[in-house]
Amino acid sequence: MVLIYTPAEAPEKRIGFAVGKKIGNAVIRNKVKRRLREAVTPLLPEIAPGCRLIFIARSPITEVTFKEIESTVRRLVQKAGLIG
RNA sequence: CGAGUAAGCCAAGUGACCGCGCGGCGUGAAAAAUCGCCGUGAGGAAAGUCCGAGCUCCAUAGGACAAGGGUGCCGGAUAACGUCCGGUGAAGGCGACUUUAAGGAAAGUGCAACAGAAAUAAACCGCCCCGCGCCCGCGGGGUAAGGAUGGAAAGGUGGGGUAAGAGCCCACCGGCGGCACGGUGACGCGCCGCGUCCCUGUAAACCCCACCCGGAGCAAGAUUGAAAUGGGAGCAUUUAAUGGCUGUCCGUCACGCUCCCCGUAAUCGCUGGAACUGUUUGGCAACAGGCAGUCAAGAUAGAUGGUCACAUAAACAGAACUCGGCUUACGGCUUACUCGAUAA
RNA sequence: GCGGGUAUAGUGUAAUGGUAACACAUUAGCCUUCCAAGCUGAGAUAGAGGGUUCGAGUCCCUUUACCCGCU
Repeated sequence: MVLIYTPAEAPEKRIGFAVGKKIGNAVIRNKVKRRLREAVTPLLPEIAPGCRLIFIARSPITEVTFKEIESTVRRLVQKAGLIG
């Protein structure tokens, strides 16, 4: 997974998910998006306002459990320095 | 038990916590937001976009034809269809059963490589007769049974007949024509006649015949329409100010106001319909009619998920204007039937 | 949403329904002391499946992948 991070001027939190056609068919893409949303939502109160994030999914995400997705998302956000 | 054939059904459910879309009610002075409660929330193919319709806009007096495209045995069903149902013929399978683009080759044109003597026309090897000749063989004639080539060689099998043969003659089968009967019809069945029964195949080659088709598509289309920029028209002009063209002067353009165009976007279209469920009547069936009941997603980057428990949840796959089909992908289950093996 | 096209040797392209051709590349041999050049050969079941036909790369249907156009 890849995280693209841009600081925003206004105190807002905008998060987007990019799941390309290489990941799979429509059912699999929808599922990946749903799981990513579910993984990011608990982190929302911890993230400092004023940021724009884009999560880009790569193909191994289809064979991975939800817990791994959750830990990867948390690691990426920590690496970006948004939460302590 | 194995191998098949046909028809049909399901596409998970329940509970706990946390979340999502839409609708209703409450909260809120009102709108929006928030919060709470209740209801509801993807498919058999939602897919491919191969056909047919509704709906909307454009064109069109009405009709006919051409071009282009499509369909093509018969009868029925349907809003319509290239779909479905029931039949006929043909083909395949031991069988249950299945498949079928199945009009016209005597309207015309084209094509049929190679092989073969010859491909729409006839005699290479043969067989037979006659003449010459010592047998081999040569010349003339008859013939198309056999061989050889080919996907296809002027019906097939058997018998008679003959110098050898040949529908030359006969029987059966096939073919063509006519009549009668049955059937709505495709067609079936029977009888009679025809041996001039000469005319290959290909129309999924052009084509002919019959029938059908105006075009575009919900990003259709309708309503509303902020700011800025751009374009157009009109008005106003102070010898005002500001900016550009040259630092200054003159000149000129823009900047002002009103209207129009363009249009970021929002709302509608958007789900009550050739609808679904049950039952009954008619029909072999497709289907149609009656009665009763139900309202059952409507998003706009696109909603169904996460963690658990129930031994375990598996295939293909995610609505985007809506229906009727077709095609393709795919898991499981049930019923009936056929064939084979084994046992009684 | 609507419509069109392409797929042939490793690569780029041809061919009227009748033996799949050309160039470069690959490879084997010849030539040369060796290399290059040159000469002579070899390698394809036509994206996949089915049908029409005596015969299909070509005609028809289904399907897969890619490309393009309109809105």
